[in-house]
Amino acid sequence: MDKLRQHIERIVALTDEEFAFIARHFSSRKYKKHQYIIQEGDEVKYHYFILKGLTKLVYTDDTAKEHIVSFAMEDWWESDFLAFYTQTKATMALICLEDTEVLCLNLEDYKKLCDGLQKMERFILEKANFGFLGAQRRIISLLTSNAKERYEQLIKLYPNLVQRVPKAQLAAYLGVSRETLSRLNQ
Amino acid sequence: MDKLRQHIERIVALTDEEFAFIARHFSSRKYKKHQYIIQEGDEVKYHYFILKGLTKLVYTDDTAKEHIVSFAMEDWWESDFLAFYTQTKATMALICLEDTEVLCLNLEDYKKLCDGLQKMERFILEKANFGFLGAQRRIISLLTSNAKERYEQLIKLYPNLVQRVPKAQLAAYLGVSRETLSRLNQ
DNA sequence: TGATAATCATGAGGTAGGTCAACGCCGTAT
DNA sequence: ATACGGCGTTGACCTACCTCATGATTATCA
Repeated sequence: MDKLRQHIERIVALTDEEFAFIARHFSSRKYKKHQYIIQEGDEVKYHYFILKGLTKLVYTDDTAKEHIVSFAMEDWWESDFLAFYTQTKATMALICLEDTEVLCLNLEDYKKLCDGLQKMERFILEKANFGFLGAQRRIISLLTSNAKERYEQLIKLYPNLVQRVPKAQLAAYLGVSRETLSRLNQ
Repeated sequence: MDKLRQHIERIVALTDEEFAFIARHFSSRKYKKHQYIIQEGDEVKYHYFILKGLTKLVYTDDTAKEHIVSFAMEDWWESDFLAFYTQTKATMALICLEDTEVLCLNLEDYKKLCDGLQKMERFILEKANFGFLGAQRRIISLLTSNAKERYEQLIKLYPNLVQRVPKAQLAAYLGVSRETLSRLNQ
């Protein structure tokens, strides 16, 4: 839980009472490598804060090809956010690439936290804004750059992520085949 | 201004006093077709609410090729949000595709509105979340679909937008050449 | 009204990246 | 020790899309 507090306090300062109030809304869970946190078609009950580990958010197209919408690791928030936020069925799967520990926040508590503590709403807004900006950067990368450039941008932006993730998975994130990714360093 | 009130009240109800407080933070401006609202390298003073008209947010790559990061029309918010939010120089241009009227909100007032009226922060958070989800949908489209599929998805999602925007501009949004887009209907 | 610029379509040829298939190198479980 | 699955590489071939060039049609505006 201390990790969560530090994470929030990077954006808004908290009193002990405030953090106690926040902490009350989270539950914790552990998953093993290869386990599914969310499966396509599930109800998505939680937004997850990752304490430890590494996950991929996967969209599977109609030819059964897997596309990685995002990776998430320590201190990141992750979910099938559309399904979570609009209370619809998951269209993506959330899968562990390593053993993973998360804190879970359900939608009701997400709203209660926003209502009950303006600092928390501020924090969540800040996260939402930067989440949007990250997605926009990715769109620009996809629009403007070829496979090699996108790979280099990824290495620059998340050098430690690239260490931890198999190349085939990076390829599925970058939107290229693993063969193409493998040929880039020549 | 009435348009703004209706727009906000689709998400949170407001009293007259509350809306008066909100309205006080906005100024209004008009631009002609082809005019730049933001130029690359500018300071970005405002986040814009579009009352009327149509704009494109353009990223120009190092080969001088233009990529359209987003379109915005009536009731949409637009800016080079990274530059606005982090008070850095614009890396994108915001250009009118039609005569356009906007309401302008500077960063200081954006923060004051969040601080001064929790309803407004709620509203902005809701917008931020859906902005993120829209960007994520676009990423999935770029990762999973070919030119024709992406074009069809765009038509389905924003049929009226497609009417108003020249095909060459749609191509720059979809990430294909205008020639390719022109050949799709065969 | 005539000139100029957008807009759209189409042909020809080139290329980045996809697909399919084979192979080598681990790590780990039997 | 051996077998097997995950992971990465490489070759051969194919295709979706790009680029360059031309021309037709339609707005726009002096």
